[in-house]
Amino acid sequence: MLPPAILLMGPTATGKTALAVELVKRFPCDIISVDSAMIYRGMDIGTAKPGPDVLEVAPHRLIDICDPVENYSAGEFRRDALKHMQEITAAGRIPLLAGGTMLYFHVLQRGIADLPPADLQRRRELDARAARVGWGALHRELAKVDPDAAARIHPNDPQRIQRALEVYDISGKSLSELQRVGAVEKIPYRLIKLGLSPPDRKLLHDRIAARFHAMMDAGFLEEVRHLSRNPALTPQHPSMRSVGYRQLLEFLDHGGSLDAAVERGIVATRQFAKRQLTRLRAEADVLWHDSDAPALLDQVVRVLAERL
RNA sequence: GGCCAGGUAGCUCAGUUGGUAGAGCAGCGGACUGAAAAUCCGCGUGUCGGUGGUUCGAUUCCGCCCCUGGCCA
Repeated sequence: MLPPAILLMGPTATGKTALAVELVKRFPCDIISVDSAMIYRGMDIGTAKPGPDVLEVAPHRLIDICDPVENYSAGEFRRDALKHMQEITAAGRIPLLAGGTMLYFHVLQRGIADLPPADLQRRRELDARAARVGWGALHRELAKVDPDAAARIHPNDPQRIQRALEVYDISGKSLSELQRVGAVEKIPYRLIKLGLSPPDRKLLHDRIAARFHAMMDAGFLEEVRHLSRNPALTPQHPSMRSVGYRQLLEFLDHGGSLDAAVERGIVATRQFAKRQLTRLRAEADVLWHDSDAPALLDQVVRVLAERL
């Protein structure tokens, strides 16, 4: 019998963290964060990271593990998460993976091919070439070395064209070929998948706006200003492309109206939540819960008690 | 009160020399393998402010009315 693990998934601003903290008080669980922005130290307010008081009672693994100038990846997440899951299970406890980075949940469950890691030097070269000849030309180039990848990557999608060419340059093998080899890798756990879903979109949008304003009141702009003082950190770093951080950094670098920047941040958060929901709907075997049900905690406790 | 400029999609606007209209943004749906809070793809019927008139036909031309902004009183 495989050991259990709980996956707690949901779009931003639906109370995942609060629920996880309550569950830790009631079950022998340890939390692993599944969040590509909370991994960064110093990015606290804008990521809605739990504070020290909360972390005291409900420690989160995989937060504050990177400096904002560093890059992290889905592959590293899978490796790190599995390691922590093993530790937790070995201690006789249950891993509770909570967060909103759906790609991380995806690769955790289905595995990920053994691909070469990102090569920043090579990416700079590809960017420079794209600036000269255009991504369309690089897409045609990709079609010669990896027709399958070229067929499924849109000519307007620079990030994926770049990645596919990078993999080919480094390994001499096509991305498609490497992905075929490293196919599905089963995860050695019995997964209990909880999905939090807002009852209607309007409510989610209202909550997103309210939370963004609360972040501003809590000093979000100061947090970004402080980060921006590091000359090594640029708007191109993945950390600074996060929702909210990107828009406030634009305001600090290029001026304009702060209200407008906040509004753009709220819009970006809504769009992010929509993408999360799209991925979540595609997940199989999810035990859905209304994120605003008054008895949400009781419901979830009951469901878990039956299955653990 | 007078003059001028406007009132077209949720917002900002374009347009129709008269044949009932389309962009950007927003929104919605989707894709997704080391940047994923990323990167992309798809989706456009709305009393064209109201009402009379001219016309085969008016959102378009004309009259009146309403609303908004500016200038003059």
